[in-house]
Amino acid sequence: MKKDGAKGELQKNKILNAARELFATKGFEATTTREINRQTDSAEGLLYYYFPHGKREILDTIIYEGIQSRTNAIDFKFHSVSSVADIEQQLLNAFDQIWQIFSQQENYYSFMITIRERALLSNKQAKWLQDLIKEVRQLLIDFLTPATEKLGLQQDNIPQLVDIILSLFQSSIYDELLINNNQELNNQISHTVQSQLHLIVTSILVEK
Amino acid sequence: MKKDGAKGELQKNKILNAARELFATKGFEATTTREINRQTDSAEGLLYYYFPHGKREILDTIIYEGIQSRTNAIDFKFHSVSSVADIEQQLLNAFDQIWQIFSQQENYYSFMITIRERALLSNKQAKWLQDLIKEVRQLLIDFLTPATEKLGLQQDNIPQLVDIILSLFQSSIYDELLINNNQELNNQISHTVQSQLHLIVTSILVEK
DNA sequence: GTCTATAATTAGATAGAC
DNA sequence: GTCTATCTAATTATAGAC
Repeated sequence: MKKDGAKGELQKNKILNAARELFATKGFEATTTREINRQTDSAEGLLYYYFPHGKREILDTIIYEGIQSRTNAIDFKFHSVSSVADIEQQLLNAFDQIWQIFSQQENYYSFMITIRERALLSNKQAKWLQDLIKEVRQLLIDFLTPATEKLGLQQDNIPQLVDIILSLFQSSIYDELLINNNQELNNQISHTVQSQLHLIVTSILVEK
Repeated sequence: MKKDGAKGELQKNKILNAARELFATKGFEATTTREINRQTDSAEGLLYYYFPHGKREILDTIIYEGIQSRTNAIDFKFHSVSSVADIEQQLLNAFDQIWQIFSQQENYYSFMITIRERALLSNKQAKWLQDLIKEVRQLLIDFLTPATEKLGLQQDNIPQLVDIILSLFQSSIYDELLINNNQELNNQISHTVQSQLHLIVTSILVEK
């Protein structure tokens, strides 16, 4: 009868947490199992008790749990649209939620690992990553589509508008995390995206 | 009198080319010097004749040459603006140039390495990366600024518009290279960016 | 400039006591 | 479930012949 004892789960998480930080900051290959053991104050053999397949199994677990965590955190709670200003506000809230997700250290780490070790991912793992982005995209499309008539926009243009908005979101985060290597998301950037979104929404959407 | 003999340069480039491909596809740490030697059909010791400081020196050279190459390739040749349609066309040409740069395998490899091994970069190397993006941004600002009056746009809004346009460019490339892990840039994506740019430019800019 | 051979170190992983 | 001790293989790097 396999039951996750509290003690075992604790140690397993200690290993995962240490590995997540090390993989994110130094990279998967550059991190040694010895370093993980040192950081968890545990002996050489113990790691293989919890992860019989070694380092790669730890990576896989981090990738999986990271996607799970980020997916579960997405919960936009859109309500039906009234005005252009209302649309803008709801899109801002959505961006804020994404921003909050990446501001959490565990999510930040697992995202960085997923991108950085992208070449190591199995097809299945890569699909998780792509599906998460697709899901966000679809949620935004479903949110905007009912309002098409009011907004002087062709139904066909909605995906296009959504892609533009997503580009703003993505670029701001990628720039900050991948190019500037900042672990802490800067509020200034969030404001920049807000004003970009304002310009886009008020220019493209026209209340009728 | 140190003079780069043709033979020496050849071998040095063979090493750099092999390492560039391996670092980009497997990662820096995961690539062994043995593998580089095998791929260049040369013996164990030779690598250290050309790169006395070993693997890290090879990485630094690739990073440096990559930034140089991508920087030199940026040459937008904007001419002064007449109409909104003209602006759109010139921006499209700029995007096309960026697209072409990333379509070249060497540039693609060095870019992937630079992003993937971002955490290993020195401050100086990181600054090169940031400055390249800033330079592109500034070129676009300088291109659009003279046309401000004609376009019903505040001078202050130009950087904002440029950032939006750059987000479209960046996202399309990052998505393709980092998320989807495609080595070949897909023309479909280029068309998507074109139509996004069209929507943005025609919505935000108004001829007077 | 290029080679062979090898030193020195460190990596991931395992065996087996407690 | 956690520990110590250690194996095996691979890694970077060097010495020195040609």
